[in-house]
Amino acid sequence: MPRPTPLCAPVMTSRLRRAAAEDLAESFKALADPARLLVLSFLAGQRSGEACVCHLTETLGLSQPTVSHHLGRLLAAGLLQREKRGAWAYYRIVPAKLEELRAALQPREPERKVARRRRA
Amino acid sequence: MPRPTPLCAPVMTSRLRRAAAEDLAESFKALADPARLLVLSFLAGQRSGEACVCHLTETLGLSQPTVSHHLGRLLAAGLLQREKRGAWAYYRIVPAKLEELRAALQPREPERKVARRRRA
DNA sequence: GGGGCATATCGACAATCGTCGATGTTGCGC
DNA sequence: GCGCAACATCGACGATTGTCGATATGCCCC
Repeated sequence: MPRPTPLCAPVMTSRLRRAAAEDLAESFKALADPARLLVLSFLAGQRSGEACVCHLTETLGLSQPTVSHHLGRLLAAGLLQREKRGAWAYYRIVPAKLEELRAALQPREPERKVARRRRA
Repeated sequence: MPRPTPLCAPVMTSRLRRAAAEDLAESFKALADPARLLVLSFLAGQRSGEACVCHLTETLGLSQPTVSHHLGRLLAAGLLQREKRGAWAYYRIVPAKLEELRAALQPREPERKVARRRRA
């Protein structure tokens, strides 16, 4: 249907562009799961800043494939980085990415180009 | 399954509790959609700080029921508030909720109860 | 009070997601 | 090389989600 131009007063157009919104949504999707939030919290709480998968399966009480899946999603979102050392895989938070998301929630930044996306 | 206590060194336990993680995840789920991010961006860009549904259907290029659905989700998440004036429904952002999510992404707060205190 | 507009709700559908067991891959120690 | 441990990938399943058209509700105005 034409969606026939409503009668209330006109308003300004959106700031965030559609493509940027999709990128951002992709990032927030990575955060939108309790298990993944626990992963981040757990990693943030490590003195070393890192942990390997086996610790996380313990903490989360989920199967190893499931944990691996969640880590993969966080990795794909750029929220984690992985370093393989021997048989183990150590994950750590990418602070810049978290900061980027925090910034997106900031109220009322003056007027800026859409934050350029770090490649995916 | 036994998940037989892995062999790498033990680590501290998670900070974020499971229930809290589920609540947080619920909030982030509300953000994890491009249409809803556009809604927030649009509202944040309004001088009046508010807009009615008809403006949003225009901006988003989605059907009215779909927009209503998204607004309902943001409302349920506490990210928006609704004020009905006559036939129209005006939505506006709840800044405190956004701030709460921003705070959740903060790196390494020392160790505290959720700091509330927020100047206007 | 009847007609029309703004919005919400309902029912349905395809797509995505979280989860698991089974299986593949890689590195270490013997 | 063998066996095992850590991790990733695959395939499948039920649950949730985004979207729509159709319909219901509420409000204003003539």
